[in-house]
Amino acid sequence: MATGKSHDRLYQDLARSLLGELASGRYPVGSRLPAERDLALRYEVSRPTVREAIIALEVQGLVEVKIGSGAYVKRLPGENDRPGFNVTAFELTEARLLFEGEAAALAATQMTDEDLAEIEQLVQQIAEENQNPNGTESADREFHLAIARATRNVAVYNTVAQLWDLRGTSPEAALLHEKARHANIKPVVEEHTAILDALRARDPNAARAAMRAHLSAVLDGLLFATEERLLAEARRATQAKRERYAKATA
Amino acid sequence: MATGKSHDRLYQDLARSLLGELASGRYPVGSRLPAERDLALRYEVSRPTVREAIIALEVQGLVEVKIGSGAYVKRLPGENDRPGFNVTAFELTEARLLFEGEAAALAATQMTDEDLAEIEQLVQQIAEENQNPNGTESADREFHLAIARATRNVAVYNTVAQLWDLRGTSPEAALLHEKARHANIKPVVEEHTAILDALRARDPNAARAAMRAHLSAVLDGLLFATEERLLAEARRATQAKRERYAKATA
DNA sequence: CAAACTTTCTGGTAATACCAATTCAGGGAA
DNA sequence: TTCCCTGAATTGGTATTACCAGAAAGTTTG
Repeated sequence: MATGKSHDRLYQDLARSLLGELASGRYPVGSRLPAERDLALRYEVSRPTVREAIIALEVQGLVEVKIGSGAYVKRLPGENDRPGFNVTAFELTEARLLFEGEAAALAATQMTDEDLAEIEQLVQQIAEENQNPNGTESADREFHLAIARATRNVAVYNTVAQLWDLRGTSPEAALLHEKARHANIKPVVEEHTAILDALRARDPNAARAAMRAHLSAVLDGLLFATEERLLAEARRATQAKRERYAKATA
Repeated sequence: MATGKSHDRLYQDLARSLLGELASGRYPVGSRLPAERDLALRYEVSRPTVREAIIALEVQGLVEVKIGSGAYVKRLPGENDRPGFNVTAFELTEARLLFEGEAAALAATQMTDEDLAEIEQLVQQIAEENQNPNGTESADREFHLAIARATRNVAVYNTVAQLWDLRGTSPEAALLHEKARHANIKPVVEEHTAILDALRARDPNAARAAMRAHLSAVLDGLLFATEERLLAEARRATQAKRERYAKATA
């Protein structure tokens, strides 16, 4: 059967169909899919093809196969596949403040002298970049990534890198960052230096504080740059949120 | 062949082997993998099994299969592109410890009574899930996501969700988690309750501490489950890393 | 020499058989 | 009755074999 047409990858068609079934809610999380032999009959394909389709779902973490029992729905598709679409610049920076603060703290305890030397050089480059207003901020990016790398944790590094790159996904956000960056160039160097000093001292708490202070300043810059562009509404909300957090933490 | 041991999922072993070959640089991007029939002979498995393994790689975007021609390397498993394939379970949990600790702290200051009610219910569900060893851990997942959602920060939520789902991308990591989970079911309920209490009190520092303690226990479970599977090498390294961090932070 | 044909790989699918783990109904024991 | 155990039925795991279709290389032919 199915010898007529020349689908390449019949299993993909089946996987897509099954994906649709999952999305339709017909098979809730935890429920069991029909047996391979049944699916083969129902979809008029061979059992190897069914197995291939199920494996495709399994690799994507959608189902879990238990020997002698069946294939069970583990997670529904369409949930959190793509990270962040309408992530605002504020939320992004807030997340960075939290996460990169911890990354800096961990890095302070794990970093080698080579890591430190690299970061020192990057601070130097950042200072040079800030000299001419038209310069890029690639050194800035490398600075944050180098710290994340010094944690010796790929998951941390990937997360930091992804959050940074998300800044550019929204034109508005990118513009906002650019504007904010021009507003306060001078402090930036000192902030980076403060982070570097804390890392040099291998002091995790100081590193966390310095990184948070830095990103907090970035947040301030965003808020400042916002008042002419967006609603003061979001601005007040963000401000209130920060204060609430600060008060409860103190 | 291979009738000796009772591997569930032979294809995963093969996929892992092939992944290793890719990482070793033996097959550069653009090169062609040996024919299915050759691989079957070389690895002493049947062709269907080879096909399944290649499909697993294909779904992950590592290879591209051309009919009548062969399977070509599309991307190497190592570095950039899609976040984290070779992220180890340890690194993943370490990152979660850092990030979700902060997420819990922020959530404690921002959450509404509705958020709290939802989380309370999820803790109940987790307790029920833990009753039967075969149950899923979907309530556990929802628990962590609900806290992340309560931060009112999409970037934080996406990050937490992504880190959770990454657990399933590596068959090894998933297996390790499963094993660790069976090892210590009892403490989990108390840990979740502790987090809930801290959130109830709107105490960010307590929430952070409770979440960290929870994930620290998860890390312990992973280390425990590892000693029979992998080298004690990685285990010692992780342990040393944690101690260094703990000492410097204290 | 170039175009067309032919052989030979290579992947795509089907069909079948048997093993192993799981499930569950049924029966025997406490 | 209740509990436990056994064994058949179910289900996934692999192996084999066979044949089709697309692609590539080799050969023949104009």
